[in-house]
Amino acid sequence: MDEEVLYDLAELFKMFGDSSRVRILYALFDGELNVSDLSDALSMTQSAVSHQLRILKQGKLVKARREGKSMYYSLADDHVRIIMDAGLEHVTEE
Amino acid sequence: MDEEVLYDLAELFKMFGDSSRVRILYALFDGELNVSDLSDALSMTQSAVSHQLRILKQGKLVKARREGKSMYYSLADDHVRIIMDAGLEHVTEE
DNA sequence: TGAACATATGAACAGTTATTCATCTGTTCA
DNA sequence: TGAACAGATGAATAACTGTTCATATGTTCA
Repeated sequence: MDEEVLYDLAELFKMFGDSSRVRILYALFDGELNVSDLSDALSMTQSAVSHQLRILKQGKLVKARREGKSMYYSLADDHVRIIMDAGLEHVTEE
Repeated sequence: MDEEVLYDLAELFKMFGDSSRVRILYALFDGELNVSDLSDALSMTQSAVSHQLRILKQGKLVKARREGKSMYYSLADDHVRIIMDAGLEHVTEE
């Protein structure tokens, strides 16, 4: 196994290794949301949400689209769901 | 979704969010290894490996068994592999 | 028992990171 | 154009984390 792949893998999991980001991603499971929707839903400041969205976007886990003044964010692809589901199964197993 | 579950999920992914731990886990894919095997294979100090193994053990991702002076570590269950495979698919996709 | 080996662990340090605050950019609409 | 709204961003701070170093614990065997 290439060392670089394992490095990238750790970088990927780092994205999911913060509860704010996990909550954001989970909130996007049902579809796209804009920044203020997310702030409200998660009781986070607009700035904190925006900072985390930038990280998630850099990591290609979410994508953004502008609609007027708002930016709507959604999950970038199915992998996000697959990875989170794999983790959820571990966490919720009894 | 229970907030606590998402918190636990982030805690789980934190385990995978460090390249030393990911390398250790991947090294254990082929079967159990003791601490010095791991140190040698990964070019890490014994102490660093041991510290990370403690974290992985607390997170129930690895289990340990003593054999004489050595401690043999192995993956705790299939979820570890499943989660890493899910991540690897994302990372190695082109 | 005591030497040698394998691993664990605590303290300290350096590097990283999430949040907050203040401010800036971008968009709409009157 | 300018006010109002939505979001982005840089700097600062506090908290967290991985590694190293030194040392302790645990095991074997002569």
